[in-house]
Amino acid sequence: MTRLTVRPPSDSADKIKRIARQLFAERGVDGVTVRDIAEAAGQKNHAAVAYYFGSKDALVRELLVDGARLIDEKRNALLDDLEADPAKLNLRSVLEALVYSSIDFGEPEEVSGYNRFVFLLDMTHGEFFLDALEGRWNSGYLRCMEHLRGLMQHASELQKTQKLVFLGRYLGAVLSARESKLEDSSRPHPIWEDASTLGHLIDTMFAMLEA
Amino acid sequence: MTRLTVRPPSDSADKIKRIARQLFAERGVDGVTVRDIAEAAGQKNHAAVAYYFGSKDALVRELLVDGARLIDEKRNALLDDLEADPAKLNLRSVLEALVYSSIDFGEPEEVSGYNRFVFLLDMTHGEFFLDALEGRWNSGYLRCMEHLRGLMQHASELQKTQKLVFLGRYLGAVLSARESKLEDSSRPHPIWEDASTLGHLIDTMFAMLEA
DNA sequence: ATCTGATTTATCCGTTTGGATAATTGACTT
DNA sequence: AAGTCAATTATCCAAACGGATAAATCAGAT
Repeated sequence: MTRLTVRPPSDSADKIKRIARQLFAERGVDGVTVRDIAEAAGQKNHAAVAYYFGSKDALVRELLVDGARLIDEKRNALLDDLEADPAKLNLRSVLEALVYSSIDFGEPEEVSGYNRFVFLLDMTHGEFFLDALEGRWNSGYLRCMEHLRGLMQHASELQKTQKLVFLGRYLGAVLSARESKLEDSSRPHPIWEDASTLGHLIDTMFAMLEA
Repeated sequence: MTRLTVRPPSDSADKIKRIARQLFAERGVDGVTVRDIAEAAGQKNHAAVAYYFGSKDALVRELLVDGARLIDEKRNALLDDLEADPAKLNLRSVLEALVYSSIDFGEPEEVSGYNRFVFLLDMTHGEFFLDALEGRWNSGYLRCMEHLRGLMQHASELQKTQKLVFLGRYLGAVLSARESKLEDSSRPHPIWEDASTLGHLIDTMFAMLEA
């Protein structure tokens, strides 16, 4: 009964996922057909998408939840660590948890394009987006927001909300931009490859909240 | 030969434009069909789009250029004014020119949804976007960038470029978010309706460049 | 060698898409 | 009342769409 060689979760299914995420990130969900995906994945027709995922919608949903779960687990783990030692808990450390959980995944190609894919999906299909997450895979994000709210000084609740909304949009937009540049391997992108860029991003977010 | 009543540039054509811009802003160009547009505009079929604009692409292009021209003219005028009196020329005033030229148009509904429409179009159809502008309708934006680059202190050219790229993304994302909230009249949006919000946006951009 | 189950392939389907065209309507002039 | 021209409407079309299914292929176990 034991399965020694873990079922290779279908080489093709994984390839379809990776390529679909990439295409969705570049053109948006509505700009990519299942035929585009199958062709880019080396399939001779588009039946594989339905075979592995049931429908285009289901594929999108699976891609969304896959990445959201990874990020959310990482985010919650980082927050658990911060909360364990209250001395570590400050604006900057929470911002770092927020940002670093969205990037630098174990496998480099595992979720490439995810930030941009999610950002576009949220802008164009907000209802679908919320429904797919079901409030289950953004707990880490909400935890970060609560911490930030508590750590912000000299601001009314209204101002805090405003700043946090700005922060979320800023994060999504910059991570999207970074992603699209980094994955364009045709040219060097000294700005985005520079290690200090993420530090600058955190600095800016810090300034946004403290301002 | 004189035309006393200026040809009403077709009531219907204007209505189609306004509604198309709004729908494109909400769902992206690929998420809206010409039938959607015609129906929302009160037409009984979708022929009007081809009749007035030739094609869906041409409509998108016209919407893009219409707004870009308005913004660019405003932006250049503001910069002309600043350059006329060098004492006025500083980081904050250039940022204000950059931001305020993108909003508060004469007619309230004249270009509603434009920032979000443009932001999405740029993300999903970057090539089409650049081709449609042809480098003609973003001269004011480029002028702002040059001024900002000259006014930034304590930064290498690389860092300046990085900051300006971040700035552009931030501006697009925040203006998009503001727009989508303001135009959702179903609920009050104290954050975005607050007059100080744009001031906060400028403060944040200022902090991004000075940091 | 054969069987078995997973995968890939080749088609088919009904619907929707952007676009084209001919007929109709309506306002206005003469 | 008839003519004119812009605007609208009613259709038609080929292509592309997401989806479904039966046949062909493949790898591993027996």
